[in-house]
Amino acid sequence: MAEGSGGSGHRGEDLLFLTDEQLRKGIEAMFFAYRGFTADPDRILEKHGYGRAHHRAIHFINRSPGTTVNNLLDILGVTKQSLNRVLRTLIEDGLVESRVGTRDKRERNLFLTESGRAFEEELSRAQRARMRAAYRSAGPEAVAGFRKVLESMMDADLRRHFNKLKDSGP
Amino acid sequence: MAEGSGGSGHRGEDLLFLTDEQLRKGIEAMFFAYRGFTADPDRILEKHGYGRAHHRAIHFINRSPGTTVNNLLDILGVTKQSLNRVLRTLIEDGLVESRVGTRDKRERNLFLTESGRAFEEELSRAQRARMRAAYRSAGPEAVAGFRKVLESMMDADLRRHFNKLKDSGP
DNA sequence: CTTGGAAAGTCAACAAGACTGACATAAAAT
DNA sequence: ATTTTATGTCAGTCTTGTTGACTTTCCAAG
Repeated sequence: MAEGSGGSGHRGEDLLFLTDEQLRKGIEAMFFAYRGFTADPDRILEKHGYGRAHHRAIHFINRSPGTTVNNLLDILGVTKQSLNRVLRTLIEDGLVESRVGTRDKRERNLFLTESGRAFEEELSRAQRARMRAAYRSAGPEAVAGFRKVLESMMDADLRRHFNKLKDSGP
Repeated sequence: MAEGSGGSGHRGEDLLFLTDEQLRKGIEAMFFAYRGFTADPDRILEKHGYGRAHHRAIHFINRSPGTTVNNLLDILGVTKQSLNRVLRTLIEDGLVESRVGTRDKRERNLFLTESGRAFEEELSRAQRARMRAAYRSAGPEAVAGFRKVLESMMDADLRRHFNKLKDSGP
């Protein structure tokens, strides 16, 4: 099913997966899948007058409540001016709260407000629904492989951030 | 390795893969991996004064030589004004050739020139190298799962385009 | 305690790349 | 002859990114 040649099982001929054709198809799969991945949140964001940048900020603040601006800059990989514009509107609109740091008062700790959490949940629900459908139709073993390849594709510093988030749940 | 719990094999407890936590991690994996996915071409493009939009056009023209503007619009999901701006610079710079259609003279058939193909190869080589490394370290079975999940994640119309490209070899 | 530098925020200007809307041309279809 | 389709173009807007310059706050080292 996965590939055109040969049978379905086995693991023998490793190199068949590394032809330029195979790699190009993987590249295109990433491109088209990412479009699907962002489609649902994009629609919701537009209704509220926000963009993807707002979604990203909301997502990672929700994941790491109390995170600092600097940490967020690292994760998102944008300039502070760019992030600040997004953050300012979210704070003005009452979705994000910025508290002066307790240990270091230069830092700002970021939290979602009640309505921020509600909005995050709305966005996340849509995105999770698509992810769940994809996971379900592909099956658990495919999911493990999916995660494995994605992780290998990350830059080292991004993988660090990813792994820090990974097991941060209570 | 793939998940925190239990062993590596088996396929028993399907529903464990569908917790919100698992889904959120999949979402973050997509986000971080996509950044890695585009990082190398982005660097090359910048040196030449181009952007991702140029890469996308070049990629799909290379994949389907002689494709029409309308088909490209469908695949890329942008407006003709947006695509036209990109296409115009590529034609001016001699990377893309636009020939009047033979059957239907309203259409334009798009091709990469010699230098267009060279540039495509440079971009593709970098992106394939990362893909190859990821595939290699994840293993063939993971690759099959990766592709399966990505395909399920696409919108139906994008999947149609994806599959049309899939087996378009000469 | 003073000072150096880090963290954060702000202002201004700019560019890429998306969008809408309006309009032009050529050619196919009716 | 008229309409529709495919393409191209002009003008203006929006989001999201960029640089560069500057300020305020405040920890920490001299």
